[in-house]
Amino acid sequence: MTSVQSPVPRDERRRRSEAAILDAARELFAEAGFERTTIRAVAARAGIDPALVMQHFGSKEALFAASTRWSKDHQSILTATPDSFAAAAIDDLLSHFEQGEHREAAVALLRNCLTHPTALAAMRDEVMCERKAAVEAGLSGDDVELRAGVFAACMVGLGMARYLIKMEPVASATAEELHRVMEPALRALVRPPATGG
Amino acid sequence: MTSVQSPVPRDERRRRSEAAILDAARELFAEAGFERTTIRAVAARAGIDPALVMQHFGSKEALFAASTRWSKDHQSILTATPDSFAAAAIDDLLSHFEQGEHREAAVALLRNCLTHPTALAAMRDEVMCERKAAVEAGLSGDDVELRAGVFAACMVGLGMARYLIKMEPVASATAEELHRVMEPALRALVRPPATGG
DNA sequence: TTCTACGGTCAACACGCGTAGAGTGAGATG
DNA sequence: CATCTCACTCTACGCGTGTTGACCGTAGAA
Repeated sequence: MTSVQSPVPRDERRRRSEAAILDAARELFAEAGFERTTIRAVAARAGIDPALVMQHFGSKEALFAASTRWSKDHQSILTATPDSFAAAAIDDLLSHFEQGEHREAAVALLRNCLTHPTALAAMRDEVMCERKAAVEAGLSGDDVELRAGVFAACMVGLGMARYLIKMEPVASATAEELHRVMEPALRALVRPPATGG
Repeated sequence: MTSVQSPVPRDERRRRSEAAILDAARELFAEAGFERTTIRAVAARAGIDPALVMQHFGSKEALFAASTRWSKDHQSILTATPDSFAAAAIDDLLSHFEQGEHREAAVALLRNCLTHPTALAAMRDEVMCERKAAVEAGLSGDDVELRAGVFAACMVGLGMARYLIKMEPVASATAEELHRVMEPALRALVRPPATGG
């Protein structure tokens, strides 16, 4: 009947706090954006004191940098053949946004990439340019780099329309429907333009 | 030699002030986003006092609403045939962003549409859905609404990549190059999917 | 000329923010 | 047990913000 003596060691407590802060920060940065998210709100959601956030991450900027991340796993695109680029890219996008682990961090990056300098640089250099390069490597014909760039731009547009702007019916479409509709368009970018008759 | 008596009537002065404020606000909202733009900075760029901004627009939110606008002129899409949708949509996008008048207002809306509630609603309801409807009206076959939605999403993705994220070579491509590369992809969305062999 | 209306400025308020430093109490260590 | 360590909290500072109301000088009306 006695309340159990706390069996939680110190470093375990610290790890849990950090995880709680990161979870709260990711959610808020993803929902409201960087500027509208306050350290106090993050702390409140994590159930701890605002000063503890500073102690863990040093600054709001550093917390933001630690909260936003786009998984670097785009093997599925790199190993795809030109014929399967389209499907692989769509799956790559969906996998980032429809599983719990990476979801909030990816939404947070996407949400802020137009207004936050760090997020913008990450989006351009670490997400889009990498995807562009992965696609580019498998293309042939004219305008290879531009076609790969437009390819990446369309994917980003799809992600924004679906997960942030939530424009219907793009937001509620199933993965299958998206593949059915989007793949032909992406294939037109992958396929070398017919130069001859 | 006497300094010329001010020939500027009062209402003309007022109109000039308002125009100067709007110009400054559009530039700053477009460059830095809503939260990072201060009334003081707008006033400084317009060469007037911060309080005058309030007197003219009442609040920062109202100034923002008056500064961001996406021209409603999408006649070129409405009057296009399914065959010319793609070209018309690209021209529609380029015309918004490459002429002085609408440019800043459109960039301001696009820049903030992921982080500002009003801008998000405007983007979804007044820009994307209208374009989607315009395209949708000319489509046939299955998934009409979704295809039109994805069409709009790709256009927005192109705009963001080109004018905000500035990913190369999309950002520096000529209009001609964009047409050459992008049109086939959009055509694949417009063309009814081949259901039979 | 005299009075009024109004475009424009000045100084300041109240608030919320990121951040810092001292303090506290429970777990680790001997 | 005594002592130290450290995760955590409390309180507060300084600053920049949106916003306000009193004030000023001049263009227009009488």
